[in-house]
Amino acid sequence: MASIKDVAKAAGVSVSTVSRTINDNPFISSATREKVLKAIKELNYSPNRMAQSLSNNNSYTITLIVDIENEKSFYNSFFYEVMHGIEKVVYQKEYCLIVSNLNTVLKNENVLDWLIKGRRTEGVILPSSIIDSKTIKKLKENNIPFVSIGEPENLRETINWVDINNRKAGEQAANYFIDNHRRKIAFIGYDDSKVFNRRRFEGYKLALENNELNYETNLVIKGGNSKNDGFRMMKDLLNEKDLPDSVICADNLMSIGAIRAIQESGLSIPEDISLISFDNSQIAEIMYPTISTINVDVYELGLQSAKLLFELIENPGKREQELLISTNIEERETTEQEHQ
Amino acid sequence: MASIKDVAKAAGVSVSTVSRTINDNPFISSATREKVLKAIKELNYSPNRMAQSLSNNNSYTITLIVDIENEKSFYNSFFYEVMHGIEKVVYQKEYCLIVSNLNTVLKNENVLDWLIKGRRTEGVILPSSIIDSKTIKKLKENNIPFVSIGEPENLRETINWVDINNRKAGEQAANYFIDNHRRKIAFIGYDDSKVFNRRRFEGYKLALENNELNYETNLVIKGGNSKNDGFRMMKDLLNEKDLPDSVICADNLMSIGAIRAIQESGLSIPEDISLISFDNSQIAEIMYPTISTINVDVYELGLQSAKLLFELIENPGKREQELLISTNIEERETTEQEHQ
DNA sequence: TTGTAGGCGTTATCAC
DNA sequence: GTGATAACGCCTACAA
Repeated sequence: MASIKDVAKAAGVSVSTVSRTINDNPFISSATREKVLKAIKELNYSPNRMAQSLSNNNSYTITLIVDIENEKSFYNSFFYEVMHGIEKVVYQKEYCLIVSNLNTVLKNENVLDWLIKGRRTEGVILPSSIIDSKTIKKLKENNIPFVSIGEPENLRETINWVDINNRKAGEQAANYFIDNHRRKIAFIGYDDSKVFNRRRFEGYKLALENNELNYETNLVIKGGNSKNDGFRMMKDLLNEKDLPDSVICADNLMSIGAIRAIQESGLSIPEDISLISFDNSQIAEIMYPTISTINVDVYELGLQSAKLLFELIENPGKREQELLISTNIEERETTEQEHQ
Repeated sequence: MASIKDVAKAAGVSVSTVSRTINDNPFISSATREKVLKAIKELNYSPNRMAQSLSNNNSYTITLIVDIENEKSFYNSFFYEVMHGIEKVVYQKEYCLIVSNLNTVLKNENVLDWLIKGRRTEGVILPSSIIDSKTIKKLKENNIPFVSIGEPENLRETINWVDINNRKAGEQAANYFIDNHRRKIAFIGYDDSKVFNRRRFEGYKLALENNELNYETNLVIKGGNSKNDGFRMMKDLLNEKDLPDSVICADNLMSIGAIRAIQESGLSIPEDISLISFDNSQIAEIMYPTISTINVDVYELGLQSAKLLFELIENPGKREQELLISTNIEERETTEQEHQ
């Protein structure tokens, strides 16, 4: 492998001159630049990133921490798309993206410590689910910029984070039904222990208020996000004396059980009951009927988080930011367009 | 940040002595080792990986190449699990895992070239879908060990790969039905342009032959893997005069449409027609009915590929290997246990 | 505009 | 056992 010395020799210049052309230093004559460029090409030279790292004290690397054991934090296609967005900007900056599992332990310390102490990372992106004050303290003490994907829960300290605009998403779902002359809009799977869920619910309530609709507590069902939870919650709803004409599912998996419950009761979707869920995962498209969703642009979420991270890297003293990605509605078979 | 010099000074020894203790060199007295260890602890010292990289000419990094644009290669949860397995091994070896998208282009070259030329990777794991002779040539010329995830298609050269034992999986599916006294076993979604699909079909045929069952061409339906493909293929099958009593779906998505077609025809699952698909994705569990599958241990696939890669790194001249991960059956609602 | 030389933090080769 | 010292490949004052 050719080194900078070989190039210098071949071009008949000094190593500093080669270094200058590599780094686009303007104080260099175009004649010598050409000579160097020619030599570089001939020797198929490329700077050794490890040497540059050492010299510049920059690992040119960003870390994405995943909480793999915890399916909830970065599950399946969600994670995939997020990573795709992150990857895009990281390599554009000529950095590398390293991925590691939060729970990995090596040399008696967790990966994050290990990466920081080994000076292997210039910044970290991590899901809000794993953020706690200890982790924050560590990152801050070591001057490692970081961005949370997802709004962090219960956090006194201000940090940088990017999330879906969940409140707006909840509002969007409710407004969609209202625009379509639905009046008894249920919200199932409410779980106030989760920020994103709470936000969606807030948006739902807000939309109702803005349209002078009564907020009916019996149309709000608390519960988890499994398909069985969805089934049970919908059953509960259908046992009430006055039925909803539309349902918002707080999360995507529960919608499958909810749909099943409606079908079993003999009611039809979307005529009797219209239904909307969140996330535009593959699942929404393969069900019978296909599920209308508030479409979450997860790629964009990843992209923006990485962009924010580089802003922090490039301008150290920057103020904390919160960034919300907007959503849009994707109409499928559980709703019907009937705007008049 | 403390460097090796600081430690040497604090311990009252030379840098070489510190280096020796770090690297567990046996030629060192336990007295001085203690001194050094103490200094290391006090200064919270950790070797700078970038400096080690330069000195040892080892990036301590493995690359996982993903073909993100092509959903088929590493889609969704499949990819997630594979990466999990890889990650496990890589960090155990105190390496880092970097992930990059095949299609990323920077400085007019693709990531792989960029990573190789920058000496940033010691080995590569990549999906068989992106393997061609040009890529292989490049990796071999640069002495970068690599492992393919998935059996490569149409390849003269021998390379290292790890895959699910798809032939065995197909055999398993068919044998399962045979053991349950099914005799008219259909195979839908056959697509001989894909290795994994072909292998599953081979296994299916093999099982029939071994049980002296007639192989009936009208029970084999060619087609793609969308839910609509599955629906159409099943419809075709149901239009035949003699119906199958069981169906093997060559891939997982098509099973959803196939089930739908059976339900619409008024036949019951699994009584009239029993059905098995592949991959144990989330999808199999959330459908009504839940889908029995030949369970693919994707985590293990990732784990083994990384292990193989490290074998290659540690023993350069090693012969090419092919590794098959075995599968097992996961019975859900589309089949019923009736072993007698 | 270019070249020389020292430094980044390690490891490895020699002496002692 | 231990300690100088060169080397890894690059960058960057500083000098010319």
